Amino acid sequence: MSRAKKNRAESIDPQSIPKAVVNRLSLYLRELQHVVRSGRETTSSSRLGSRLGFTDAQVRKDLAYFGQFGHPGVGYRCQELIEAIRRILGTDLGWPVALIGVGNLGRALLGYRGFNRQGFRITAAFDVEQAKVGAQIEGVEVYHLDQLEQVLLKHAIRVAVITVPATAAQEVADRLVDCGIEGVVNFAPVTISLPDSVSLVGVDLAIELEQITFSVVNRTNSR
Amino acid sequence: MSRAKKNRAESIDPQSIPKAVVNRLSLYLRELQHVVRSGRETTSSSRLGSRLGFTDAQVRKDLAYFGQFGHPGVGYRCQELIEAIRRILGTDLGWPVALIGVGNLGRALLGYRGFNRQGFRITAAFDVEQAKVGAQIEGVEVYHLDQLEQVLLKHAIRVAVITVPATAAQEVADRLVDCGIEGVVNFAPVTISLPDSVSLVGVDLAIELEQITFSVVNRTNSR
DNA sequence: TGGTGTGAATGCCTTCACAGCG
DNA sequence: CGCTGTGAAGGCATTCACACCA
Repeated sequence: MSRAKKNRAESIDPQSIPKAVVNRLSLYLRELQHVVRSGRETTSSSRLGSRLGFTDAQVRKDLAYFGQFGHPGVGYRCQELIEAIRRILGTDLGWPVALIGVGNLGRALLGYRGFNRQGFRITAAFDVEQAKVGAQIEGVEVYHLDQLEQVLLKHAIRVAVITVPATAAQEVADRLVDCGIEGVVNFAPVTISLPDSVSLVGVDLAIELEQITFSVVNRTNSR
Repeated sequence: MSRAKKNRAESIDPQSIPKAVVNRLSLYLRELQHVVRSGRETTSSSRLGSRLGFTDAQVRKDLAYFGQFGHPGVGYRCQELIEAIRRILGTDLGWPVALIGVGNLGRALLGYRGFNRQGFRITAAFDVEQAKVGAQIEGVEVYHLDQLEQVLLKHAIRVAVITVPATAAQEVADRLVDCGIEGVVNFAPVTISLPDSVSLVGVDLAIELEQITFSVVNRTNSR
């Protein structure tokens, strides 16, 4: 099926893989796609690393968690490694995604091209405002939140993106869990708690800016 | 000036503080604000920690990098700690922010309330499309990218948010650096390189989803 | 020569455990 | 008694260094 080199060992316990490694895997994938677009067919751990700010050893160690993908003396064949990483991340499967909360940010995500490119497709949107229900935005139907369970089942949706106001986020999350959701990306600026059988990633736009101001303020103005 | 307890030591080298600690600091801040809104005046390291998924020791250690904020037998007084963290992050200063790229995502961020609440204000937006230049969106003036230097200087803007397409991101970043920018949050799905005198945080919406699918696919369906 | 994969060493972050204080 | 601040211990992730391969 695939021409991966020695695939004998899918045997490592996936639970034991550091979160940071998985994050870097996504960065490798993005960078590999960039390399392909720029016309190169192979790259190396040191090239990849220096582009992303990691050591070459780090890159090799990360990939070694999942198998043997490199070719000594050559490096990594981009297309081959891209396919491998997409299989590892699961994005080769194509994921229908639900979006809850059709406000400014929700609408922006509905129009975001990057999702499709990486194997995601927002398949249904939800809101509680009747004025929005029934509309099509960027080709995606907007349902009332009460239709959540029905629509998730119909489209076999397993992951959701939350873009509702902070005050509503926990309640929405609970309803998603009741409907059997398996993973959530939360853009509401509040901590939500879920059973740990459900995967959760939080993105807070203000927090990203805070990380910047901290390092700007605390930069030693040498150099 | 402030009633922080023993503030003798701002003496720790800020460079030596782990990135992860600063990240959690932002989470503590957000949670403390939540606690205040819910009517409580104090909280404790264990309460904070369990809400956010950290141990109590972790919370205390993190805060100890920056000083002594707690009250034995009582815990942390929310308002006091909020102010301390905002000073540490620098967000007590109020930051004018530039936004480059008035597309879907850019527009959404222009309307995002959360920034103001945390001490940021998008003060100027930029684009290269003449149709957008001159408009006011959410009360923010849209300038042509060629006016970048002039406007940044005028408003004393030191940090910027990039929401342009991936193909334009590096060039925009370079221009920002030329104008003396000190920090950048990059929402374009591509790695950009900057002199390391400039702080950089990247946010890739598709990558967040990839983290979710990985853990969903690799969940051991026990429990 | 140019590059991978990987045990061993290093270093950093987290957790433990407890003294000390209100 | 409750809870903080912190040295010491522990564990985990990164880096080093080298055998091996094309």
